[in-house]
Amino acid sequence: MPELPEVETARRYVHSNLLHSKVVRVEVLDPLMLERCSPKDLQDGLQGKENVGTGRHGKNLFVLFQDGALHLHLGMSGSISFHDDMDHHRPHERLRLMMENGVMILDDPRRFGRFGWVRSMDDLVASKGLGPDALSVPKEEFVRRLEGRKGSIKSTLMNQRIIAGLGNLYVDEILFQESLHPRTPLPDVPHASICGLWRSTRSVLEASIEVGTDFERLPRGYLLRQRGRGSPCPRCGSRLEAALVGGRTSVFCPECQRNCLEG
DNA sequence: GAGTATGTTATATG
DNA sequence: GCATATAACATACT
Repeated sequence: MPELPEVETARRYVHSNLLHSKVVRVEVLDPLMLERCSPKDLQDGLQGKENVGTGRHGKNLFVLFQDGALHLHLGMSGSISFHDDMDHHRPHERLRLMMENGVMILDDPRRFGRFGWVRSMDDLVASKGLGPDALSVPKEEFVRRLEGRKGSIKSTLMNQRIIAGLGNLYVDEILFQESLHPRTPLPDVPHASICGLWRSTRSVLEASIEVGTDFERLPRGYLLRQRGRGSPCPRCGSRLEAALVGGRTSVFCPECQRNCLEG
């Protein structure tokens, strides 16, 4: 469930359910997913504390308290749900926050997700060396952080230390919107296209958040509605192709995104 | 069994 | 430091 729009959707969901509610009890069901903290650290930070808000940076979600925050990363398959019935359970629950008004569950079949107690959002962002959040980064900074790079546009946009929040699916969408082949080296991307990438990054992320990350409800012309090799390109009808770029499967239109010199 | 999967990190190589 | 490739992590599904 987890690139920036999914995490932002989860944040809003957590915010509406947890705000001003107190933590009654914490159950760490999978200590392997704890990051740089013991179950006791987490319990001490959370027990009896009132939630004062939520935050997000890239794909990282934060549930805020007076003197620290619960940091959550959903990995590849993490999801969060809230239930009025404290006895509700999920098939792969890894963390349970028993609140006054119900229970928040982190469910994650693949266990690539992580959670822990941090002093602040800034601490976590600094310790991971994350770049600016993809949704709030100003155009000038976005451009500045890309220029001078030599790698492929796809690998660069997926690098969380350069820009935080974009993953495999949304980068494919953004590159499709800008008609750029995922393998295009940064030096071959015109300045105007870099500015276009910033605009598309915003519009794609915002569009997905707006439809609650339900790809079928995205506007026409979005690759994510039918992302699969062989599907028709929403713009020209050609069969979409897949290629490995930066170790990840990339879906693109061979007609609309043919600007890469090496093909 | 093989191949794939929305992510991150360590390691090796140039 | 930069860039690339690979494996590893742990699990589900086709």
